[in-house]
Amino acid sequence: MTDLYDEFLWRGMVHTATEGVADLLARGRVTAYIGFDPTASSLHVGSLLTVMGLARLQRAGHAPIAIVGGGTGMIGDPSGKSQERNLLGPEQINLNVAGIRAQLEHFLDFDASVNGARIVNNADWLGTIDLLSFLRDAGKHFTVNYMLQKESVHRRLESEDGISFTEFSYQVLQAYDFLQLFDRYGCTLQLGGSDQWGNITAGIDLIRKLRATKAHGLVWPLMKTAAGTKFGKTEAGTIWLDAGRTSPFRFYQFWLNTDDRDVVPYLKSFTFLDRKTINELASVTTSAPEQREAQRRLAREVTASVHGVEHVQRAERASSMLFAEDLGSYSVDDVTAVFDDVPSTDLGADELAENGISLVDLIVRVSLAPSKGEARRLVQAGGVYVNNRRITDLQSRLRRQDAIDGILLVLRKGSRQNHLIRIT
RNA sequence: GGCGAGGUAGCGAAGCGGUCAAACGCAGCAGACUGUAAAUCUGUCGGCCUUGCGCCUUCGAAGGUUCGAGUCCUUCCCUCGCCA
Repeated sequence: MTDLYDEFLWRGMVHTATEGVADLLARGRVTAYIGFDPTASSLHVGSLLTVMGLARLQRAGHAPIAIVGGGTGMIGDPSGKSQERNLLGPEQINLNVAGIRAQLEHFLDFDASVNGARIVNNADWLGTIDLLSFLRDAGKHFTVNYMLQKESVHRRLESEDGISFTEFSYQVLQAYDFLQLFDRYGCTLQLGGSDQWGNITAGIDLIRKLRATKAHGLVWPLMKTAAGTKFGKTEAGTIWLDAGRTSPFRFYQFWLNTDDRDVVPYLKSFTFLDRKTINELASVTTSAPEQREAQRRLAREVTASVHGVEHVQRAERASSMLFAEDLGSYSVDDVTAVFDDVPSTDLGADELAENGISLVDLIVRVSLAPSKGEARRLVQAGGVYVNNRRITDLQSRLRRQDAIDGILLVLRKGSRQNHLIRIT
């Protein structure tokens, strides 16, 4: 059993913690939980931190519980939100819960004999308790005064939109979850992002009042980028863990493009690499940032744990090919090999016959630009390349002979958005 | 229910009846510089094409006044605040 608190501390994952957490973790096996919001059927890189938290718990010998908030998901957590949330229907939530469960299974060992991971759905108890019982058993122990002091509530009270009674109640529901997990599994620790602190302490207080036991909480700082943008969002949208939503290639590229200033914190947060390795990568980043050794390692590690090593290799191969100086040194076979891994489109040979297809049309066709006007702008600005050659003529048309060996076109927008076109 | 404020492009926010597809800021996109980085600078940022000082559709909705309306009038819808 390693010293998990110390480990969290080193990885920069301790923002606030209740007194005695270090002792608790050092003393012996702890059952701890973290909640997931079932707002989508897949987790995204933002929730990866939470997943890693559970995985680290288990690796350190503790017993992790993942709560998928099928019950609370129907209410909406005001924490970190400036506006009231849209509620999802029960069917959608069930679908989402199932999707998330499947992804968690990649990271956690559910069969370990002594500290096997558990996934529970709080709809199991929140879905069945009746309003009067809830108000009597849980609600009675919270004064409105206490609830109003929570940062998440406070902020919304100040805002123009206010907060609905539903979201206001959220903290009591989450507190009730903690109580249930304490009763059912002896769970005494809750982890989460710093926005969860208020909800966590509500649970701790409830357990203390009703069970006369001291439960604990530990939250990590919210992940943000050095550039001040929201972590996990890119020009193309959210980076999902689901390969169907974000291809492993894109996923790999997302990590590879990490800012120098972020790469070390990310290594600490999102990989299991040890201190020595990360320290080495940190010094290489300082001495030879242009090598992007740390980014490469980060991309490799995270992609491997989410999609598997096989996909790392494919992503690396596709990357080296698409970002190669000279595309000509690659054979058609090389290109077709990575075809499935990068954005691609099949195009009928007949469309290239005679006068060929207009470049502008093609750009829109493969969604490299949303409209023809945008496509034209791109071309005029010099942002479009065909087979690594910049094309600035709006009128240009592509014919069969423009393709590599007559069957492949590599269309590129800007410096890194590639799209392969196979002529069939 | 009463009174007041307001609804403009992804967001924020200008917009004396004409020169408004609509200032400005942010975000986005592209270019230069680079390391598939950051910062910076430049351009662009409703749609269409035969790219023209071209055409089409926009300023909550529907009507109206006018040669001409984001800008004026009427009705309706919605949001927010205060009061009840």
